[in-house]
Amino acid sequence: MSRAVGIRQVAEHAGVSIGTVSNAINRPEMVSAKMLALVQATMDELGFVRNDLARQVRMGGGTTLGMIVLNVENPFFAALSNACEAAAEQNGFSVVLGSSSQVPEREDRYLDLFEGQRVEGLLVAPVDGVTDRMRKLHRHGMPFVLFDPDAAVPGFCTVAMDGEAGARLAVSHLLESGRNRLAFVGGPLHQVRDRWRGAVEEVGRHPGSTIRRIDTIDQNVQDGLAVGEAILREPPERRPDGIFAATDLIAIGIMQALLSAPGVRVPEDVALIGYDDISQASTAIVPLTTIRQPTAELARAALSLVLTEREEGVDHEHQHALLAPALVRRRSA
Amino acid sequence: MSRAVGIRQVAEHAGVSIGTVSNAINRPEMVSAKMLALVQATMDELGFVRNDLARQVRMGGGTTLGMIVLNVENPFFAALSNACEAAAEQNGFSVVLGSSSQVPEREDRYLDLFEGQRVEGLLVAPVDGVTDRMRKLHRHGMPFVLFDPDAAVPGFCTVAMDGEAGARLAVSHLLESGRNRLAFVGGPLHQVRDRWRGAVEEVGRHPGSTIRRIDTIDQNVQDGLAVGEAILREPPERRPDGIFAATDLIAIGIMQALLSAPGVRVPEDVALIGYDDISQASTAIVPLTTIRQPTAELARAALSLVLTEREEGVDHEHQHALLAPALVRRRSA
DNA sequence: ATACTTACATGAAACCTTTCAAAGCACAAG
DNA sequence: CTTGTGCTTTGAAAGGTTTCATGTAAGTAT
Repeated sequence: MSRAVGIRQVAEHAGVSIGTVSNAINRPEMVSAKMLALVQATMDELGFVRNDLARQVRMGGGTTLGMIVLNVENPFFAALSNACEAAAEQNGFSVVLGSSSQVPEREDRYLDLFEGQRVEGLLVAPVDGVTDRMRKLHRHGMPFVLFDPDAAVPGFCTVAMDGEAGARLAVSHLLESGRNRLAFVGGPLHQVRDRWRGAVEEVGRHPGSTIRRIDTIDQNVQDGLAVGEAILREPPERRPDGIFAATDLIAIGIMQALLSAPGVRVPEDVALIGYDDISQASTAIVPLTTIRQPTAELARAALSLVLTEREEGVDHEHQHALLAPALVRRRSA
Repeated sequence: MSRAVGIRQVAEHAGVSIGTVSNAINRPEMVSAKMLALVQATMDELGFVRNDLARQVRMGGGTTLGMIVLNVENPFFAALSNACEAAAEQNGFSVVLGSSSQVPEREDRYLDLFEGQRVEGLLVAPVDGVTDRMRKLHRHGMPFVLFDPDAAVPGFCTVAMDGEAGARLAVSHLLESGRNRLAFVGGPLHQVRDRWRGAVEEVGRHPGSTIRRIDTIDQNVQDGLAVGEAILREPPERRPDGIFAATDLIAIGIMQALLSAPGVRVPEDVALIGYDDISQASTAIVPLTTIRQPTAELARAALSLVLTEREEGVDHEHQHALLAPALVRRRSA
């Protein structure tokens, strides 16, 4: 059972001191050529790999960031986490990923895990806003960046798309194409409030047009399906003629429901516009017009903020990065 | 700067010994009621959280598993990693996720990271088969489970769908619906060899039917698009009348390309069948007939194997779990 | 009052590193 | 032969935890 080959085993086997082995690893220039060779030979003879945990305990401060997303299975977050991983790699950090699945308890579990693990910072898309747990963590010095569409979170750095601007783009596109009975569908409200706000604002600029909100509990295809079916049950003259969905997945669900009814056409009868530009959007039954979120830029901004906060510590001035969205015109609106 | 509050600070502040604090945390029954209360009060006054790294250094053996998938953005792997995380949670473990993006160097990087981190075991979908790096790691005692469709990997536990059976299901479905000029599209070959084998085998059972293979370099919508366009460039009488794609994403790409050409219908002119049953499959332009991979069962099997290997150690007899796939009939075939 | 349990608290060792002051050594200069 | 100098190597401490053999005090039996 040769398990547990540590720096000590290497030292013994090579007949040198522990300190020398450590130096050979971390400051090769401080060690004579033949020692270095000897130690290195011994190391890979024994198959030594440094125990990064112990190292971190000693040195304090590692190289790992924690990230909590709402749902890995949501393509937007898959893309975002991937982008963060790439951005972190460029800065010499790693990202470990957790998926809260929109469950506050799972979110808490990951916060605990990451805190115990002493990660260097946290990137989180909060299920339901900033919790006391997070505030405490942050106050105790944990660098923290929120992916929160609501930039007003006080005391935290946030990174987000400018959801209001995105919503305005979407809604004005609908209005300009002659729609005037709009519906906004999305939820939970907290996560989409800015989109809703922007939509309302834009509608306000166009007298004679109306918008109503239809809430969903999550943001996937199933929720959209349910909403679509509900809309179909309304008398045709009451149905919206333009729908802005807070998420592409929701939009796709709505589309599927609508198209399953005979005689309902998209976009002729109902124009539909989504949000995120996930890859599915372009391959939907009717290619989906949507608002693009530039995940790579989001990721870069988030990493830059979290690392800055790590450097500058408590006296850090919190920033709110708001990235500009873009309208992607396809067929559905 | 109250940073770094450890068990020692708690002990001092409460006026007890370090050992007592540790006992209060880990064996509360060995500590008198009032001590326990005192210590706990002190702990959350100071905001103490145990340093799991140090704990692991001392105790040896943590509670974290590493997982490397080919691409988080691929919905199948998103679902699989999610399922693994859930399964791990039930066994009191956590999973940290890495995405190799099919790049061997990134795969290696994660292997190194996880080894240094002393994870308790590894779940990996290998980019290009078992590498020396993996073999060495495994030989040094790292529990290892491969998500590899090729069950013949010697010396390793593997978990996979029975790709041959899945392919037979798919192909026989195509043949029974009257198609006989089939094409298999997928790649890299290593990752889909079993599907290809099963397809060939089934075709062999039906005299008069043929199948050819079209290789792709990756497994996403783009690859499918390219193949679809290539097929459209062939004269109609040479085109396949049934296509079995190694992946839903590829199938969706092909579908999109085919349907963009006027007069080509799915499934009337070309029947199309995918593999994985990702959520996108049901929301495609023509809902996609596909082979379902039961990710939850895959995950459970993988976890059970990796934990078993962890318990039983070197003398462990390696198992190959092969799960049965199912045909999901929708509209495309 | 003495001896013997019980129940709890303690301090030190251990885990695997890194770091740092001190020691060793060879060799040139005085 | 001593002293100084520069370069390597060493041993021990430290980092935050767990564990274990002792120590202590109170409680019980005689």
